[in-house]
Amino acid sequence: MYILFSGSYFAAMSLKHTHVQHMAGHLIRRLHQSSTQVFAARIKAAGLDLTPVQFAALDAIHANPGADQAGIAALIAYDKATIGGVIDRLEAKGLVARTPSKRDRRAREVRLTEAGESLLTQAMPVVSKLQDDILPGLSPEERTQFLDLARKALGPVDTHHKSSARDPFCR
Amino acid sequence: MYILFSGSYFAAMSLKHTHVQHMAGHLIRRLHQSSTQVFAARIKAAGLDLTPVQFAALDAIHANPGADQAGIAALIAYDKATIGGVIDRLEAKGLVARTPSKRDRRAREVRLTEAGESLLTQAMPVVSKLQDDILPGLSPEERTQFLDLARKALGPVDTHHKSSARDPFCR
DNA sequence: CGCATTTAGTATCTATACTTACTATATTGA
DNA sequence: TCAATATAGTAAGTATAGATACTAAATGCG
Repeated sequence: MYILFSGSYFAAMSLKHTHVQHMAGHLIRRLHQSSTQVFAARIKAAGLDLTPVQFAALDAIHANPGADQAGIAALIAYDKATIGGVIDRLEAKGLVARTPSKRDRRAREVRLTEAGESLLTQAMPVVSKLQDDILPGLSPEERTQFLDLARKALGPVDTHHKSSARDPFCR
Repeated sequence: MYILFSGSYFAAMSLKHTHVQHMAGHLIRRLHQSSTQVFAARIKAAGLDLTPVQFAALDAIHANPGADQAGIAALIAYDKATIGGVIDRLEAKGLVARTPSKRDRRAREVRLTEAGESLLTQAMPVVSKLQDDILPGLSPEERTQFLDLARKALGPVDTHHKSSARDPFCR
């Protein structure tokens, strides 16, 4: 990436450190940046065209065919305004189909098309494989530790998974 | 947040968990999301108007007055296209000033205005204080552990950014 | 039943974030 | 020296990401 290989005069003259560089928010932003770049590179290398967010949406829709957009958004923690655009693009690519819900005339039920299922099947092993490359500076033990802490920091929605029968959204 | 307390039919019917929810990239995305939301809320509560990215840029420019945009970008790991827009907005708010460099006629040197220095002074304690609220589910020990792992994953917090393949600064 | 509230989804606006392409300038190396 | 290359910055295009406001439809409550 450009930003990583900058050779500007000031960079070469070694810029002074800032306060933000020690801060949690900044570290997390950089991790996110790195993670999306690894994803983009690996997906492209596999000959696929999919963003991290689109992949997450496909995965969620695959697991819950016929769910409405709000349900998918809640599952993967997207804003409802954002999910609309994401699904618009997936629909434009022919990966998902939306049908009006009979149960709720406001809602649109979302399902993967054949092409969507196929792409998800292709992408899943690629994405599973790249997870370890997202934190390349860490040993496997440290990586596990980091991810456990991340899950704990995020709260119960992500700490219990498909094995659990509990409803994470019950109020 | 909206997305966390959605009460849609499908959410109430307990959506099935997905593969992405276990994945490093997804966890990191959610941490980033949470972190920016905490920042926005606290800054707004303090009566200030500044995004996390704008704050980081102000801090970097404050520490390196007269640096060019590429230098600032390298320091806080922004894309050069992104930093242009960020500094455009800071300039529009009257927080920074750009002057053509005499050393390099391509470059534009960036400095904080009085208003920029003043705003940074006001914002710094607010931002320092909110760092602990970014990872509310963790104990102080766990938070320290998490941040140490994050720093390790990213490589040295330095102007010399992590670059596993090549070293652009050794010339 | 009727009305207030909530919810599903879209539209619009602002702000990252990165890619490709382009101009202008600087640097390098044969 | 001069041609190849690299860099500074901008521009245009795409894709998140969230705030706000709006329509339409569903729900809750008296």
